[in-house]
Amino acid sequence: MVQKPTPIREQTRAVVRSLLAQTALELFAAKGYDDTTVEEVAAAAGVSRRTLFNYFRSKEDLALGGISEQGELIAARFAERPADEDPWASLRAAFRVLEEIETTAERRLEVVTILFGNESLRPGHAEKQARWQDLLAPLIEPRLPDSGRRAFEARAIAAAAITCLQAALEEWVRRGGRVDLFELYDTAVQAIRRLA
Amino acid sequence: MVQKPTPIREQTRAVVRSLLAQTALELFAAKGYDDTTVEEVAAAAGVSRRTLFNYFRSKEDLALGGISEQGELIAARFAERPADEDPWASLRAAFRVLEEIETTAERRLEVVTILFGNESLRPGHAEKQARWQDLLAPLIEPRLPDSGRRAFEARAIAAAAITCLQAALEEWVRRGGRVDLFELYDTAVQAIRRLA
DNA sequence: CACTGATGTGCACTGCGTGCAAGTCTCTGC
DNA sequence: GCAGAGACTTGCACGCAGTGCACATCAGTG
Repeated sequence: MVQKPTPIREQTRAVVRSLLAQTALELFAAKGYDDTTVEEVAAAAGVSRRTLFNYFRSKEDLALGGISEQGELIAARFAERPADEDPWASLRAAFRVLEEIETTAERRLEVVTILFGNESLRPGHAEKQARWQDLLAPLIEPRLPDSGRRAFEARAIAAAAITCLQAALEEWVRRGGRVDLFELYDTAVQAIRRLA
Repeated sequence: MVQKPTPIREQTRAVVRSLLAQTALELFAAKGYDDTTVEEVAAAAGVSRRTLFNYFRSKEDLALGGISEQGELIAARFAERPADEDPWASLRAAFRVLEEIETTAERRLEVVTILFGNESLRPGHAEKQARWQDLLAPLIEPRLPDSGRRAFEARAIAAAAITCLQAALEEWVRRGGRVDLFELYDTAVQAIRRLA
């Protein structure tokens, strides 16, 4: 019988992973992303550098990994939406899961600021964007009218929506979190969809 | 008097830079981006590794640098468009400069395939996307109705248009260049702007 | 022809990421 | 309860990207 593949192992593994991500964020916040070495993060968390790389593929992954599973959350929420809802409405609703993640407002601002304020992390965002796109596009596709290019259109819509969210997040950080994120998102979506 | 800052110097510099980019592309095409070291490119071009880094900031820059000035071309073309034209129409027209760049069709496909087919270069595309956004947004802004958020809206539009172009390019590569790029672009734009 | 400044180049160094070969710990079957 | 299979940790040694520095070299100037 193979019930739980092993509780303890996986449990500690999750804990360590979480600890590492936590420690990393603190150091990044204190010293900046570029001026923090992986070595330091590992030391601060009490593991070896090599071990850290057993948990995270890269330094970027270390920074963004904590929020990497958000893509799945969004996709899951999207899938729950009624099948005849407008894709854009579903996307907006799906993105809202980001607000439901348990954390304080200041902490969220802090994290997002680190993640978006740093030049070196843009690659990571691109990576994330691509993954989200891959997750969402297949869900959007069946909602579009048959056109022979639905798959491509679905990708475009997913990409555009994510881009709007990205733009909204950047602006949100720029304004120190003093505006409602989804108000910005709506502004962005309206701006691109409004015919001149 | 400081007329021409020096013809010869800058001339050779441009030649060497071009040669390096060329050599790099050939090697990337032959061995793949990840399996080609900067060392090899430098050697093949007959310069030292260190010198290569005097011409290009990074390996990525080496791959994408050849097309990095495209952003300025696009922005310049956009600026030439009539001020009362719909931003989306201007953007489309501006993007068309990409077709005017002198090169054979196969060569273009080859280059774009290398550049878009490789995972490791996504960061570079993100970089490019960001730069184009910074160039285009300020030009779009004055064309929008006053709303108190024009700057943000302009960024969103620029980002979305670039995203559509990106999506179109990816699809274009996926189909082996056998479709018209701007037909794909139009499909993408229509897909995101069409109200349900 | 000597001078200045820009460029080419070697060298050493930091940091990321990986393969390998121990050693250590956890669960399993006996 | 114990021995062995298998996973996790860790150190070590690489390779590669990118940078700072010092020295050599070469184009252009008076």
